[in-house]
Amino acid sequence: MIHYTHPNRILVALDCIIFGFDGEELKLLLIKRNFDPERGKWSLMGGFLNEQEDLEAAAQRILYDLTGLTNNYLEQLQTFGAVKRDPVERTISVVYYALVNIQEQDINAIKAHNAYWINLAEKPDLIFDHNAMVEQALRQLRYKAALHAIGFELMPDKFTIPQLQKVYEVIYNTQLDRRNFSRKIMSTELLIDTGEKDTNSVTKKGKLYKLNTEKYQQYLTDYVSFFPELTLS
Amino acid sequence: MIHYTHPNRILVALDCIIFGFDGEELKLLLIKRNFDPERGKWSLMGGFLNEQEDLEAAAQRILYDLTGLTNNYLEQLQTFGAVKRDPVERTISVVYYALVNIQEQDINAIKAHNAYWINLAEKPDLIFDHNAMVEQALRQLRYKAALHAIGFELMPDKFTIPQLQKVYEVIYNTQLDRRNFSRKIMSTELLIDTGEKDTNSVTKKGKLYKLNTEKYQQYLTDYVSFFPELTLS
DNA sequence: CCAAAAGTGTTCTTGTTACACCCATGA
DNA sequence: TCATGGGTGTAACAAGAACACTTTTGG
Repeated sequence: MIHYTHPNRILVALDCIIFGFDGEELKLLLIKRNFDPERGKWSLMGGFLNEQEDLEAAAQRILYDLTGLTNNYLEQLQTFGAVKRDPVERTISVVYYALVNIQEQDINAIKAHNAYWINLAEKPDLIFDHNAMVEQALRQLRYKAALHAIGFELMPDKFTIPQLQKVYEVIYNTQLDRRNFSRKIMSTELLIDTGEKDTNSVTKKGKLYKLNTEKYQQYLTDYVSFFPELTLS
Repeated sequence: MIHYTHPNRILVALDCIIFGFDGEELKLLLIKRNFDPERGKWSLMGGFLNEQEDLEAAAQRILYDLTGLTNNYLEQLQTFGAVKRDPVERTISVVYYALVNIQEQDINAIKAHNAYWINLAEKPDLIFDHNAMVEQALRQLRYKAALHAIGFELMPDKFTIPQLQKVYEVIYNTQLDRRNFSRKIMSTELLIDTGEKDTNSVTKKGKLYKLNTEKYQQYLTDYVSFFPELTLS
């Protein structure tokens, strides 16, 4: 096999920022490390890129190993490559962020990795440059969610409009007007009425909707100013 | 020195998509390769990441080597990591895109690298996955320019409003209303009247403005819906 | 004095915001 | 029957789009 003469082959890691929503708070899936380095500290889920593995596939593998989930929203964020970012050895890290439906995760896989869902507001200090990674992922999530309909990725299969509203309120740390929100969402024709009602609610049971996946595909590629009322940081 | 036990160290390259504007067209700075592999074909400017070099610094080095420019708008786009993307050896490539002021480049440095400014509309076929890189960079440029005031990065130090309008028209491949454009730009208070006039113009000479760099810093971080009239792909 | 490009003002339309009332549910 | 949260409508307002006229310049 032919090789480039350039000598510097470098360790390539991947780290995943995994966002979830439990109906109340925006959460991060974090690892309480029971392995070296930095045993006992908190970190993102990560791994190394294998020789015969596409980058995207590696991110998917890491996400699957931890959550048992495939078919999530998974997007490359940025590559972090400061020389000293990993004190063990020079390593660059390609960072992905994922939006997952907490309901569908594999509890055992998560336990096996010593991982926990932590409220974003209560995020502990993370190792290396993982804090900066999370910060940037949140910025990107806010960016994306303002232009595309990705809030749905955090919802269960069937959900009410108030639940969806809560997602957006948590992402932007703000309050939205119930009536305007509802009208805007309905005007997109992204929701299909399932005819069912939310049985968990204590008071009036809201209508359960499901996503119009066909329309949704358009909205993912099309640019849509989803919430002009929101200001991005 | 301690090392991770993971065996797979990989070659890390960087590629730069360099956008410029000559007053008429959006252009790309491309290399007609007089070296292997793929000698004689067109490619982006690239290089390898050195052992003791931050990723961002490497991108800046590569841009400087080619254009003699520092202090440009330079942003990481995405990392491309398909196993077979480089036929010589498994290499992942961290891609940056830059917006440069064509007037200020170092002609000799560009000649030495056998590089040429090519109209985006006339882009030749590029090697490896460089076509996909350019495609994505253009998408990102459109994205960014709709939300932030980065059109200025492509302008010379002094410019007229119609010239600036042309930049946006070229980026989005569309026509804008002169009157609405002007009003919108002026309302941002991003421009300072230099008192001078454009002497190059054949007919009525437009006012030359310069950028209010202080205001501009705010607009770079703040979210501003710059051109709702434009639709992003 | 005419063609070509630059500069400015006004109306119309659309989308966003703010706000009020009614309905369903369980305690 | 009352407190809580869900569903729908309407009026006021701001922002964007469409459009017309005047000015400067060189030939």
